[in-house]
Amino acid sequence: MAITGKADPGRVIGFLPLYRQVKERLVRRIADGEWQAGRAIPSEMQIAAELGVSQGTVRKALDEMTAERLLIRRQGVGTFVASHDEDRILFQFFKLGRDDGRRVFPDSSVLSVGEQPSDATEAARLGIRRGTRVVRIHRLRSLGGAIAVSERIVVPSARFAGLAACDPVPNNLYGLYAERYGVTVARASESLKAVACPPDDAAHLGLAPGSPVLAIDRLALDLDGQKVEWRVSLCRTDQFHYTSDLK
Amino acid sequence: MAITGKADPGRVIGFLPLYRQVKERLVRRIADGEWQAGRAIPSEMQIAAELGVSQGTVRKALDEMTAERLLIRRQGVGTFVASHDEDRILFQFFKLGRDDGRRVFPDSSVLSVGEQPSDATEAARLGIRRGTRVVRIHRLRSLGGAIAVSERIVVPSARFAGLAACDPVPNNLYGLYAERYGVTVARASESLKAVACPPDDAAHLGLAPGSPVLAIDRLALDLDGQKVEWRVSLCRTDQFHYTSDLK
DNA sequence: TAGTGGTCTAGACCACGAA
DNA sequence: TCGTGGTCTAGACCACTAT
Repeated sequence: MAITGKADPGRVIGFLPLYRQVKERLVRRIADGEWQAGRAIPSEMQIAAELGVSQGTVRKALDEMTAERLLIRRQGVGTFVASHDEDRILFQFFKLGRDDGRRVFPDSSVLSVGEQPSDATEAARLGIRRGTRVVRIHRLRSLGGAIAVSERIVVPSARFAGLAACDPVPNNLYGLYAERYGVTVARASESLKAVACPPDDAAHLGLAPGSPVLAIDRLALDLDGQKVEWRVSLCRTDQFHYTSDLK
Repeated sequence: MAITGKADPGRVIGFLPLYRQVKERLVRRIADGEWQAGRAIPSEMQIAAELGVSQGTVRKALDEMTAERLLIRRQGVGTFVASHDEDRILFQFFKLGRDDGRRVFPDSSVLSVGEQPSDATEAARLGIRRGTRVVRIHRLRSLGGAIAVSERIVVPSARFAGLAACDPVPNNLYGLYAERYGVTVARASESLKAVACPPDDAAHLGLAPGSPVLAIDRLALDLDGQKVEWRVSLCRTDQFHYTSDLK
């Protein structure tokens, strides 16, 4: 047993409850690719025996990881590492929907892909040095056949070798990041503004230049909180809307 | 003891785990005003003894209620009913912030308050019959001195008797709903669009008519999921932005 | 039927805050 | 010092799924 069992009274600084120590170890197994997306992890009893803690302690760690959508539990079957399948993307990472309420997965058509040195803005957003190479993707996304979004994506080349040469670039990028590069997008932070649509995007979206569009600026983070991807999406909101639940 | 102890095997339909039954009872005590906002509730042991269940079962109910922000736990002190103080509003219900990152509580200046029969749109959004009387409030909100939002609020008069005569209308409306009317806003659903600003709102916001503004359409629900309030906020986003965390 | 996660209990000890 | 919530354990039984 490598984890200190009961909290030793001498340690005051850096104390972590046992179940948090267990959780950190298990998260690391996902981050390191030891446990892969979509696969079952060992049973609670097996993990408890391996780490020398009680089942209840393992359960509390798994409960938190489930709440953070890192795991999916299926009664009678087992516990699985969450994958970026379309359902998860749709409910966790794609907030734009049709006004008629139908939720559909967006289609994509790629306009350009390339690898270049990062400019100052990209470097600042991604926390890298200016000039560090990045992959840039520009694509249109449609909902139910109607073009809705003009989207520009930037990722550091270092973590995504060969992405620029990928043909075709898949629709579900987060799934690709996980499967091909072992990078798990765990959460993202979005900043929204209403802006006047620039002429070239307006042409792609079928709008008059200057029309109001919703600009979504998103920074995606991995399991360690490292910045993985920056994307800016310009969205038509005449037939679509962005949903945000406050709770 | 009124709660059925162990799950009786005969019941298949409508089965609820014991801790969920406990939770429903405790939520009801808040909804009924038996436990008031900001006040301490009995200790876990007291609740467990009263309901004839173990402390662990009560704890699981309280854990869920804490996760839903209905309760606030303070180690060594007790468990308290969450109140709509400025901190909670700021983090849970107010997503607009300054671009410089400073988070401040918005000021309000009321333009008009009145009670009238509801129109078709209001009735549909609030789930009431058209013509049922509602209170309408129109106010401007500013962040750090700069006017940022033109906001129109509609609530059914039935649940908020005398609200239209309230002078002044307080800045923190959800706090008023709770204290004066016993109505707890538990969660809200927002729908966002970028729109061209109408002339009268543009004048209030200091914008040219037709400028892009963020339109936030919010429906607020109480503890029972009943529709409490509908509000539409038109927001300048030249110096401000709406934050949405996906996780 | 076997194995998984889900629920419930009981009791121990710890950390924290107030008096 | 006392009472609170926080952590950890151990064991029992239930519900669900696959075989």
